[in-house]
Amino acid sequence: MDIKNSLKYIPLFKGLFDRQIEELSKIAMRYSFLKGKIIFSEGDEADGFYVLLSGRVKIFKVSRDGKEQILHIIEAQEPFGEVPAFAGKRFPANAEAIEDTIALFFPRESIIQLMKNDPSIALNMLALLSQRLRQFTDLVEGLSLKEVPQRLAAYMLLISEREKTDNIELNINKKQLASLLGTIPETISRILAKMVVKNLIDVNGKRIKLIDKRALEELAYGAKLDIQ
Amino acid sequence: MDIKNSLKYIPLFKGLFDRQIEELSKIAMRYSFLKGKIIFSEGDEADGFYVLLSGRVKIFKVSRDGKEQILHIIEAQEPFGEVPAFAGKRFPANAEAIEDTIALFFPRESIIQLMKNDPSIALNMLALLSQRLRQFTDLVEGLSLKEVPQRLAAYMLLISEREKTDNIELNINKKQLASLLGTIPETISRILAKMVVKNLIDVNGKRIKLIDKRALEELAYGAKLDIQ
DNA sequence: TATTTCTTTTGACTTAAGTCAATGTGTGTG
DNA sequence: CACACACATTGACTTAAGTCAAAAGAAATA
Repeated sequence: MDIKNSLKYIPLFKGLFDRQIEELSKIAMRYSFLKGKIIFSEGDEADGFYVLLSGRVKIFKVSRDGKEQILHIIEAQEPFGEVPAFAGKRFPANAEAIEDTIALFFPRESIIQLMKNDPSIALNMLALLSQRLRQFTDLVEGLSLKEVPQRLAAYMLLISEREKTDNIELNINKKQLASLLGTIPETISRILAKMVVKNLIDVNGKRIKLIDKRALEELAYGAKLDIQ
Repeated sequence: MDIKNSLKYIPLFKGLFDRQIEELSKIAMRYSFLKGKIIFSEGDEADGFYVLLSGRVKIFKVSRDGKEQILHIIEAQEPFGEVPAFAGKRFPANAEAIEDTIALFFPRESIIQLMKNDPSIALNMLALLSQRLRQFTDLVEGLSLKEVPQRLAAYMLLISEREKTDNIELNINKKQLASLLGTIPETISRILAKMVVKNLIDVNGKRIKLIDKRALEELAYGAKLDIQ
């Protein structure tokens, strides 16, 4: 259980001295969550935040009739649930492990104390929250100003860029993908089918080959899928 | 031109010593923007952020065909344009003065230096960014999981709470309100008319009297406007 | 391998809200 | 005061995407 070693390579803790990492490793609490486990719910009181060591976590909102909107999918090394550590005191959304997950929990007070002694972690956290704000900006833009085909094209291009390949593999199922893009699985199916017909992509189960990236970029930027 | 005195009461700078306020007042640059003036555009490089002294500023995204989504309306004392100061280096959205406006500009480097000396401003900024994340969470929820009548009800209740009166006054026009709620003015008109018919509200130009708050809350929470 | 269960796809239909156009209501300027 | 311009409302129509239901595939369990 070498917490210290895991901490060393977490971007949030970049620039800290070994001494501080040592200290952090002492206050961190290690939790395991099985796939499907709710980690926290909207409205829960929080007295700290998490850093994901392994697995994946979705942060999401639910409507009264059960529809889900994913705000963020947290990958290893990223912190999550940090909002109430700095403002308000309750989580603004829900978190669920979508894979078997291990996470560290840091109590609010310890981190703030650490920030008071060494501002580098505060600056790292500011960078992280700013990054999140930027992502939200794109999410809002997508939901409000773009249609589903445009959001889907943007998503595929994002994955393609991140994985540095035109042969992407969806690491989430269609239900989650739909929830991430603010739509429903049926709509995703229909649009992918249409994109195949138009020779923009080729689909093979969870693998999608981006054929006409030029057209996909046009689409992601705001062109219509249907003109022809 | 007493910048020092204005700085003293800005929440972001709470907890600073007079000496530091003094210093800040020296590095701040004062700008005036007439109503309608673009302050910055998405993609512009930024080397600092603003604090609004007077007037109001809208932060917004625009789609290729010109539709606008307001992300935030900045009121006096609030900072804005702070994302690129901490991550990335370009503004993720546009800012426009919607009233004659005075703002201070703080260069990135000076603020970071200040944070390194005194973490309290970093903690204030963390609180602020967290607050913004929380607001985005609600915006995304509204756009994705709620229908326009529900968003509108929530908005009216928010104003009513903020102003502590059931007799609210819209301080933005319908076009901006629509853009804030992710819809268009026509839809706002129609829904307000429907709410009047159902005796939820009473409209008188820019003044709206909330008659049936119970029903509005139900609606804001997710009930349907049309069941009857 | 069979069987159950979950996921995805397809089709027919509905609906909220957008578009476009015309009309009405204010508001500010010369 | 009148004119012009911006803002707001209303009506008729269109449309993207949601709902519901059924079938087909894939994956997990026995």
